[in-house]
Amino acid sequence: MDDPHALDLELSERLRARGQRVTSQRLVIHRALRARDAHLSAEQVFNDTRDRLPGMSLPTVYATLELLTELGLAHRFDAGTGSVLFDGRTEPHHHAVCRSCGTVIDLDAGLDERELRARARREGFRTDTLQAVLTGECARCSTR
Amino acid sequence: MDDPHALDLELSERLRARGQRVTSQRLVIHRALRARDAHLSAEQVFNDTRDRLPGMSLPTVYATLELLTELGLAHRFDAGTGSVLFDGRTEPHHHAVCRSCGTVIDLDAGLDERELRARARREGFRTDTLQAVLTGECARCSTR
DNA sequence: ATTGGTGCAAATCCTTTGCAATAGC
DNA sequence: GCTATTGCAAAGGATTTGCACCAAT
Repeated sequence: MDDPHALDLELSERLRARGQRVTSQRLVIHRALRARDAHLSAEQVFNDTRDRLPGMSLPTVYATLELLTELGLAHRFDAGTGSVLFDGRTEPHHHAVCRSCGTVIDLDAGLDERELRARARREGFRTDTLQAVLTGECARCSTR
Repeated sequence: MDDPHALDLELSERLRARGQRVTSQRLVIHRALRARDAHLSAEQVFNDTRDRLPGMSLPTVYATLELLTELGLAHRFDAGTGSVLFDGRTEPHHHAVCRSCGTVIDLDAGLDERELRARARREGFRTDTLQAVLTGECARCSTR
């Protein structure tokens, strides 16, 4: 899954399946996000991609990140650092966030408190609050 | 803990312990948040309190909510609805969020996926993503 | 040839900051 | 009286929107 070519194909197929266009902006942003394990803000994606694609714009970055999130190829997630972060890892996992500097690390573990804290500790984290958020659709909205 | 008088006392004691002042703004905002089980944005707290305390200002609401969070009398939490929410429930618990309308419900359960989903379902939620965020301080920041 | 996507500029929304006036200690 | 806290106005920063142009189908 680290091969850029395979990433491009995956995105292209999903776009065509929805009747949407394959553009160079979408391919480049998709690569920037998924080719390396990072948690990037829209601004960071913008900076990472404007070299490869001069004229890239921030609104396009936002639109594309939203699209990738819809397609399940990225996850949006708020670390309390002011801007929303996007994560290109598609396997389910959790996060630890440093309150002071905003550093985010991945926690590859199930939803087990002891294990999650142990993994964070192994990375040098002193943790306190643990918050789980379950996202979905409420009764009222799924009826409409 | 629903008695306003007891809430006032609790806040006053904690403020004095830190050498900070007990102001009417702080008392009113604290009540607005903790007297009822709700997940309120700064703006909502502002609207709820300006009746009781004319001249209340949004910057004061923000400052006070931050203070209450530091004191452990409130929890800040992002539901992806655009503005940060504050929760006056001090017992640890988790949340379910509706992607469409932003409704937030409390999940009074430990960190057990099956149980969390079951509780959300009981409230009419169809859930998908489950994300745990562990907050703390990274190695670098705790040394400085 | 169509029309979905893009880039630019400007608007919007949430939150924070600067500073003089006020109120708690 | 001293100084933290407040209210107001204005700034700041992230994200979205409107619209004319461009490029993928």
